[in-house]
Amino acid sequence: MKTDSKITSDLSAQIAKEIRDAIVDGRMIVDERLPSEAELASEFNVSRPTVREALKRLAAQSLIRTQRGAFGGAFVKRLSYEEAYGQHITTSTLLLSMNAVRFETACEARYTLERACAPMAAARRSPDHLATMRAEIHRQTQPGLSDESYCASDVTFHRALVDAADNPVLSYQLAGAVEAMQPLMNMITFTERSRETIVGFHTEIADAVEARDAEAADKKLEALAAYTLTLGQDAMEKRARRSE
Amino acid sequence: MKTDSKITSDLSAQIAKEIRDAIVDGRMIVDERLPSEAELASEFNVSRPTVREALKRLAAQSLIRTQRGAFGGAFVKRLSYEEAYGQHITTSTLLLSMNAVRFETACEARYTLERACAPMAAARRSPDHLATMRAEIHRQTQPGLSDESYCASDVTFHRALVDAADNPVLSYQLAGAVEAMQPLMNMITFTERSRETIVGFHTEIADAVEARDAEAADKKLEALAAYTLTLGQDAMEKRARRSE
DNA sequence: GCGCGGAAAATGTCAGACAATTAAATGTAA
DNA sequence: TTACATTTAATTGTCTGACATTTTCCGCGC
Repeated sequence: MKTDSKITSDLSAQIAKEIRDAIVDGRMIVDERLPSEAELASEFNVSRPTVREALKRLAAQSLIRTQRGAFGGAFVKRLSYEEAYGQHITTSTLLLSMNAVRFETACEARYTLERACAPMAAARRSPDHLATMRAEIHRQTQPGLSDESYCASDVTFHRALVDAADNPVLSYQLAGAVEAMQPLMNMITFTERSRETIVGFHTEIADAVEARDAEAADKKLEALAAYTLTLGQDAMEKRARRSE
Repeated sequence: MKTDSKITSDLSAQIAKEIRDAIVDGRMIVDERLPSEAELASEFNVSRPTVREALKRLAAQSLIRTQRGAFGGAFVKRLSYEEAYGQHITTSTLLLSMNAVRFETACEARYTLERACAPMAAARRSPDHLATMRAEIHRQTQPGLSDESYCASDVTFHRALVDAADNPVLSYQLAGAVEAMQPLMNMITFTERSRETIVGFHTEIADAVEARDAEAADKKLEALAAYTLTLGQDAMEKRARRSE
């Protein structure tokens, strides 16, 4: 019963770390099978439940997948863009909601990144992306659209804009920035009037992208960013006054 | 023994999901205590090991922390920037290494995002950030510096540049892009000559940031991006020819 | 050759126990 | 009364052993 390292506690975390390191720096490759739980248990000199806890940690990070039955076991998993999106978005959302990030800070980060994509989006946009953007704009003009649906449509529009840049790594990195803003956006009660204004910006952005006019797209995004900022500040002000 | 939903398998994943949802959409707040493992077990009608596996999944995502002893238990954890960085970097690195992302794609994503920060970095840089950049440049000129140390210094330099924009959300989003490139960078065998050239770019970037010259900073970053791209393409070409 | 059934291997789940840790409650002495 | 030591209870960490379930493989009978 030797204490492997200084910190005596949490064996499952230590074991998870060892395996994670092996995966991250390439000592284990995709689809390679890990030893069975029983083998790992004897290898690390712990019980099977402890090993299982470690494996569940790795599964939570999408590093492994498990398969039951003979010749089943735990396998190093190929991390897909979709799962990476999901994790990134969860983390980003929580980071913003738990750390009292100012609306201005999040807004600036989001639009700074999005504007960086605009030129590439204008250059490379496909008819598909354009169609998605137009469809979402149309949805946003529907009367009686709930605030949640409106916000979701807004996210879809901006995701399409980012995806139009045709760089999956960029899309992945920006997914967090765009989606994590949604809860903050939801705090802003969109009036009919502000929706109308925003749809106007969206239309101008789509037009610019369709015309492959990088400069105009950037300019319109900048304007939308400025408008969003004022909306958010108004909402914050009202909220502050209400809570006094 | 009711099967809560359609998918009969993996109780611990279902339980983890329920708790995670409660945290993400605010039904549980930071530092709130979860029921004890025994209580959760009877609440979900499962055994304690199963509950523990679920809690370990959440711990792996830094959603909870646990504390032993009387009045201990599992608590909703405030997600710190540092932990979020760590998770983001791990995920980004794996995403790139496991999905055969082309060097050009990753490179473009990274420098696109970094260039978006440049104007803000130039406007807001503190003496601290500038000092870090200069120090890393100096380190990079040391003869006999190992490739690993050189790459690490490169990352530190670029992180300082991003941090100089003084927007923690932006820094968080870009951490993944910058750090995830390191393994790809390591694939490029830096010659003395290319190091020299890159240090030249770094110096010009630092100069521009010091002079608060946003345009120059962007231009120099663009040049560095182009140079990195050619280096990478050369390396890829050699690698391809060698494996024929 | 083909289907069928059992054996084997592995994960999923459970029950019960004990160890370790920690904060609160309690008791004790100055 | 106050300060300090001790007990106690609650809770997580870990282990053992067992059984259920799922899946593949292999051999058997036809």
